[in-house]
Amino acid sequence: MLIAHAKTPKLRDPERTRKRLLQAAFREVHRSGFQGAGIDTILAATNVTKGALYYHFGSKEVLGYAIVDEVIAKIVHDGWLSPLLASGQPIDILIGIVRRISVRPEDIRTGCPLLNLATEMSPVDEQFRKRLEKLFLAWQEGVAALLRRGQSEGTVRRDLNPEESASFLVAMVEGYASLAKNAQDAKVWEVGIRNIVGWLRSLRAPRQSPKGRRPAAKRRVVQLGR
Amino acid sequence: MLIAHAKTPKLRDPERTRKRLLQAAFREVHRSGFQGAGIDTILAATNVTKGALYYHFGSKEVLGYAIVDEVIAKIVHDGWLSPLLASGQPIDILIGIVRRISVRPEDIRTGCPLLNLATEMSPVDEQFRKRLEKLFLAWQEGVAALLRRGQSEGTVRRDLNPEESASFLVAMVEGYASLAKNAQDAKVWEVGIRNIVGWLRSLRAPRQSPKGRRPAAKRRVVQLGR
DNA sequence: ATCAACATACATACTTGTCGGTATGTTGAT
DNA sequence: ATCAACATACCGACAAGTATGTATGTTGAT
Repeated sequence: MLIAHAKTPKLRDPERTRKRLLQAAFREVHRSGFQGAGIDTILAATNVTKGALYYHFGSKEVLGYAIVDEVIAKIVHDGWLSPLLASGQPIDILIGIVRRISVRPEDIRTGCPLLNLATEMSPVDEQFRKRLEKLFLAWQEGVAALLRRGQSEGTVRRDLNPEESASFLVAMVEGYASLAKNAQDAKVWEVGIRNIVGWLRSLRAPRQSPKGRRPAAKRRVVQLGR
Repeated sequence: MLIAHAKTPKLRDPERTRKRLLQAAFREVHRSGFQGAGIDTILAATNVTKGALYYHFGSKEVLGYAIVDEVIAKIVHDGWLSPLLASGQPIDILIGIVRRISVRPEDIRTGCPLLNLATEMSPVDEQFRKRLEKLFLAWQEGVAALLRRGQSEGTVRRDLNPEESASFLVAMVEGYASLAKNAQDAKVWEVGIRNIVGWLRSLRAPRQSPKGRRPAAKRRVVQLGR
């Protein structure tokens, strides 16, 4: 009786079926887009019947919202928000995160689920938009907070706006992801990573001269505006 | 008989109806995505009947391909390729182009048609992907060519790779467009433009000292790679 | 010039299939 | 026994596509 009861996949396990449905739905939506996704495809992939699906999710839209709130939110959290809290130099952390992004052809091909859904559904369904916007903002704010920490610790240039730099990073990541996805070429993405990493390095505070706190005036290489 | 015969909209004008269909189809696809676009919506918007549409376009896909090849290609051409050929300093030209991109809420909301279609259709329809890829490459190559001109004229840093910088620019433009679209906020886009312009300025070759051709070693602020 | 013959450019009505959704029955758990 | 958690069968809507008819142009022979 050591393993027994946890192993048997129980004939009735609502939470499990719900998760399985969510996961399969996410994959299908990720592949075909929300509008192109078929309920029947999800059912076939999971061996669940329509009655079961509509017991757990009231409609296709509700299912879609759950995908955003649970599956995609978790991806953002595990891929960014959580790693952002690691200890170490902020810039190194960011570089590590960017480098760790998958380069698997399959992932390149399908692209970023957050961006995909946003591109497709934001102009068409306000409910989707709000939920996706929440994730974008959390992502951006997480990066900004890390940059602020770096500034206060002296490892990140003070002449940059953390929020703007954060959204700049997000824009670059998503932009390159889009190019790579369309090109279906991991090389495009790898070049993108190199360039993003290079940009991240330029955010480092210049070596502090042994004496004299303030190294120089504003260099405004990174911070721009007119 | 000065104006007469050119003015009457002729009962039969196949080229005109074709163009009108294309234009309406583009709008509808731009709004709802290709999969979400309805043939009937296009017909309603243009007062053309189904028979007429299917006379000009063999299927919905063919119509979609024509949108890419004609409408979107023209947008890329008029908005980038053509302006890129203007005379003047390359960096100034690029800044001018970026600044001239529409900030109308409607345009922000719907986003870049090229990116929209690519995000939705590239993983799903190879025909679409190839055509969109062609446009992305033309765009990128146009920018790269301009940067090369700048390098040979001495106004653009020589320590950068024109192709990589060009795709960097494209990625930033599309990335910010995506963020702004999802936020439905022109401010996001304006901040993006400021940052992009700032980056473009950093591509300028450093002021040449009156004597001594080579100003210094490599600064590697822009060109990155490890 | 005229008119038959043909091709082009549509219009209308219908078919077909798909897909989201539902009504209702059944079974397993407590 | 009762209710949650499914299973099955079915429906209605809609949308792409087609079959077929018709009006408008064009062409070529006489």
